[in-house]
Amino acid sequence: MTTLDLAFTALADPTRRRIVARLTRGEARVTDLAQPFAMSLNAVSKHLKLLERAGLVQRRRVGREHFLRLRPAPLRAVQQWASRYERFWNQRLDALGKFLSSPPEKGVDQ
Amino acid sequence: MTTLDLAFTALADPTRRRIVARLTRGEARVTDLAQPFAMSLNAVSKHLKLLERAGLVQRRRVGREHFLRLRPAPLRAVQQWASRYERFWNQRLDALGKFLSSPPEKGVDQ
DNA sequence: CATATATTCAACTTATAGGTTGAATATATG
DNA sequence: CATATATTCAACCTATAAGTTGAATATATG
Repeated sequence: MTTLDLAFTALADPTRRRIVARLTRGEARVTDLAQPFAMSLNAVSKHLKLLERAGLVQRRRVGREHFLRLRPAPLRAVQQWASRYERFWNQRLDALGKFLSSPPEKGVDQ
Repeated sequence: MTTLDLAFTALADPTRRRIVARLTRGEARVTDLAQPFAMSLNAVSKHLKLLERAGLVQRRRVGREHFLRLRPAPLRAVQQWASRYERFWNQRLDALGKFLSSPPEKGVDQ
């Protein structure tokens, strides 16, 4: 799986997006991250594994505690991938002709 | 499932991202979209259903042919969601203090 | 040392993604 | 009308996500 596959997969779940949002306030432990959710600690632990696999969080062990912090690179990759399509949501209907006559895309994605 | 859930889920698969890329060149039929892939037409038909469910493509039936075209709104939603984290990939290490002293996020995601 | 805390591991369930093959449906065309 | 084409539907398989519960592991603490 590519970086984008893993990042999109990880971000497809609202719990994981909330965890990402939470980590903008700084490092947190597994228990801290689990606290707002009505699910088991184990479930959150699994979510963290998917975020880790995608490179969205990094883990730092201190004794028995695991501190997670945000790693923004995959978020940037996602944002940049989506930005390619910016002209499609910016274009007016009267700009359609210009779009249709533009040269075809090459090597998009992968 | 929310718009973002559906969009991230749809974009997590490389086949579907290639289909999205292909549709920047304009409308295409199911058979046209399937042509580059080493999988059955049925498999591509299923991928299109997920893209449709996410609002990423729209279908227009003309006789027996189904023409698909790109609907960029969910891509914009994804780009805007990821853009919230822009300061995290822009920030230098020496700006860490500023980040830590900034007010906490409110109502992020959903 | 005994116990509490933080976290993961293992096993299990259910739902869904991603693919297949074969049949059905709808529309063109000779 | 008979046949070819475009697409979906249905049934099936396998892998994995998303959750659970219970046990194991590692580290603190009285």
